[in-house]
Amino acid sequence: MQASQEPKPRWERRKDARPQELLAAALHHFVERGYAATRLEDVAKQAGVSKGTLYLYFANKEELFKEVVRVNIVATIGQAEQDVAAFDGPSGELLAALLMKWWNEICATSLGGIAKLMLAEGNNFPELAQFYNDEVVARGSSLITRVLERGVARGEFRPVDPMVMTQVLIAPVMMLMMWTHSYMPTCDMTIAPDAFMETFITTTLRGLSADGA
Amino acid sequence: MQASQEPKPRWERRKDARPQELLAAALHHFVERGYAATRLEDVAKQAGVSKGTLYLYFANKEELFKEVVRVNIVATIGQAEQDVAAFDGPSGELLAALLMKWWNEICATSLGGIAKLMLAEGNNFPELAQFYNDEVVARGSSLITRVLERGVARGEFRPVDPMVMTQVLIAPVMMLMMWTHSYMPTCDMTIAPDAFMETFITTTLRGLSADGA
Amino acid sequence: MQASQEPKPRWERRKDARPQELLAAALHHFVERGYAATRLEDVAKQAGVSKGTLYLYFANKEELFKEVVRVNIVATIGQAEQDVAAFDGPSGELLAALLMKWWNEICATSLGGIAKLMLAEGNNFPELAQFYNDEVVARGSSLITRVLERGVARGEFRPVDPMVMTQVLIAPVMMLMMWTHSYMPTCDMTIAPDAFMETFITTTLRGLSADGA
Amino acid sequence: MQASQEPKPRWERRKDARPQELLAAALHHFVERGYAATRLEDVAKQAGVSKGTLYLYFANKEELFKEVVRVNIVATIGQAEQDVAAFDGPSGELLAALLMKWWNEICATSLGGIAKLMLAEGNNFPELAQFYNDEVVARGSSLITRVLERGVARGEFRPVDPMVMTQVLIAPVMMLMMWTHSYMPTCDMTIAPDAFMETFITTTLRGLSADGA
DNA sequence: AATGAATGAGTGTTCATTCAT
DNA sequence: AATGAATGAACACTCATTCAT
Repeated sequence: MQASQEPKPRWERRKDARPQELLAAALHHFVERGYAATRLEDVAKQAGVSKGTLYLYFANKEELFKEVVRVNIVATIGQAEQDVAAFDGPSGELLAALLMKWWNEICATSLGGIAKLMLAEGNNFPELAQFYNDEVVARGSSLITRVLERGVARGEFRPVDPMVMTQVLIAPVMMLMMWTHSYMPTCDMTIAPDAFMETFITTTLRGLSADGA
Repeated sequence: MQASQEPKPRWERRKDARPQELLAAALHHFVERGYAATRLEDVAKQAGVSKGTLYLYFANKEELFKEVVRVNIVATIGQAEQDVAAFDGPSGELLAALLMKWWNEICATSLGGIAKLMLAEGNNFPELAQFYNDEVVARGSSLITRVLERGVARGEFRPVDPMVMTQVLIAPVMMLMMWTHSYMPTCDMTIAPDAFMETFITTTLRGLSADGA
Repeated sequence: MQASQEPKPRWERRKDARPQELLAAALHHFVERGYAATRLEDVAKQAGVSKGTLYLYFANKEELFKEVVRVNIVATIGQAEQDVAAFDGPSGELLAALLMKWWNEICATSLGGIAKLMLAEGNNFPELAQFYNDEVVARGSSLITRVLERGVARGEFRPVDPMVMTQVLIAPVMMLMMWTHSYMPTCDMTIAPDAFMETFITTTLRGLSADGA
Repeated sequence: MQASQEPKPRWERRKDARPQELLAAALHHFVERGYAATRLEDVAKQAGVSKGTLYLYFANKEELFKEVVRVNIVATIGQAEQDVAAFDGPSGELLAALLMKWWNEICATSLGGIAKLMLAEGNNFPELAQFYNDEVVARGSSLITRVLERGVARGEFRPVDPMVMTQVLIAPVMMLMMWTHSYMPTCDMTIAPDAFMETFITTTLRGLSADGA
């Protein structure tokens, strides 16, 4: 990782880059090994620093994890919330964009591993589960729900129960993500996520449309 | 939990019951907390024996887990294989029965937690993952695949790619199981598994049928 | 400590003796080094066991310390309480016996180091301080106070304020203990504790006696 | 805290004040938490500088502590030595003044916490103990001893053993200090230090005086 | 002179596994 | 067959000290 002709100092001063590097390393290990099994020493090592350094930036493992979530996922949700608020076109387009954004920016990237991890280990770390639920699940769900309500209100969508429909929309994407991010039991299973998403969204929008087309 | 077919004298029961009690306790904890976080001491305690006794029956944690899988899941698959081999009626009926059995006997019971666990922690325990893949995933998948091939061969099903169709059949059930067995982020989500399964199977069989009915 | 001609087993089963040995070792180290500076590994090593074994008997460092206090000091106080309740003679004798017992069984032994330790580190470990205050200081003080009240009530002692007098009685013994148990600043200071105690008690009893003799 | 005698231009003050500020902060923390538990980072923060800066002025924790002792305690002793040497009046007056100075300037101030700390942690830091013994205990004791010898030589005091009497004089003051500076087990104990000192000194001088008055 | 980022040895605690009884 | 005492490697977190800037 370091090509070092010139003798290396005991450490490099890179104050500004450190947190990002640590967060990236942490994300990598959390996704790779899960929360409990991630060793902070490994995170530090991958970021090129010592264990102690990590604690200069994050109070403890839990805070490190929360920050990973905040920086990567919560930020994306916040941005999506603004996009939704600012959007002016048809609700179907908005919903499709929202789901694709979710897939592309979170589920399809290594961030999907975070969601998997919460599903898997949430029970063992209730405080983390609470945090994730409040900051990610609740906000994300309600964002979709609001879009559905908007569509119904504007007469673009059939009059569906927005809460239930939200679940129906979330489920397939979550499963696709699980397939993608897990020790793939059926390793041969060559799922094509893009095709999946495209089919899913097309079908859903047709099913939702007010004119039943 | 399992009533042995042949009745035994009361005084002999206890001895033979030990492994089962341990396996039941192990299943409970594995499902509740995950593989890594399960403490063998807790398993032993719940089975009413000492930690050391556990090692009289199982070489180590990994073997204990494998045995849990073997006794509960693999056995069910083996039985299903025989059922399939013995079955003489229409393939649609067979497929429906197979999927419902999978759901009812595995996914809907605490055994579903094992599948979730493998998805979640498989990466950290490659040997376990390998075992699970060979004994459960591969055998289970191929069983479905064979039924599909049978249906196609007998002209009951459309000519689909059996491997791909197998995935398509597995995915929804897996997801339904994930919903059921996880720290449910959206706790309010009141999914009705039976309705889900019924709809899923009906739809699928219609989609598969050769006469397009 | 172990003369071992015969090959030693990896460990010796000595269930019943273990806790005492550990408590003795713990007392030794706590007195020698203080609470914070005592390493549990050293305690275990001195007791001839591994670090993990210590945790079979005591939940953590704090509980280990509390148990040291309970077994050694609290027990002595309880016994003294019974002695006081059972005593039938003159209050002066009772008071003298009580103070000498305190000195001989606690202050003059290594247990005195515990009192020193609490004085020194109590601020840093509030929970420990609370415990020590409740179990030792409060009970010990009130025991002396009760004896004073008894003497006053029976007309044997001058009418003194029992609470204040309790402090006056405690102070010199505590200081003597501090001298004895500390890095003796004035190493040359050859204090003779027995003479000190004798003079102290004689003087105090004369000062307390109702007839002013 | 210490006003340097010679007034300095404002802009130069700051620079010279650094060490004093650090020493003041160090004193505060050492007294509050003890030697081992004092974190240099906290000391630096309270002095308004960074951890690194502390090391510009003091080689390490130990030297910092020594300097605290030197500046505050040793200096006071040196001054007392000069006072004693210069004093021309009756020895009883001198002794009383010396003890009151000790009480007022050291024991009654936060410096008393240093003495407590040495008593408590001296064993764990032998080099510090040695230093404290040489610089403080030995010099302080011998100062009192010399005054006693002076009194005896001038026929003002009874012919007492000066070394022993020194201990007798030191003990009550030390204990009073311990009461004052410790996690006070008997919190209700309302000792009045001034009354204590006054009684103690009066009594002692009467007991020392050659004419037995 | 001052900074503060970086280090790494050290400690309390947990838990799968062993083995004498 | 059963026990449960004992082990020791492993990991989160702390803090005195260093040093490039």
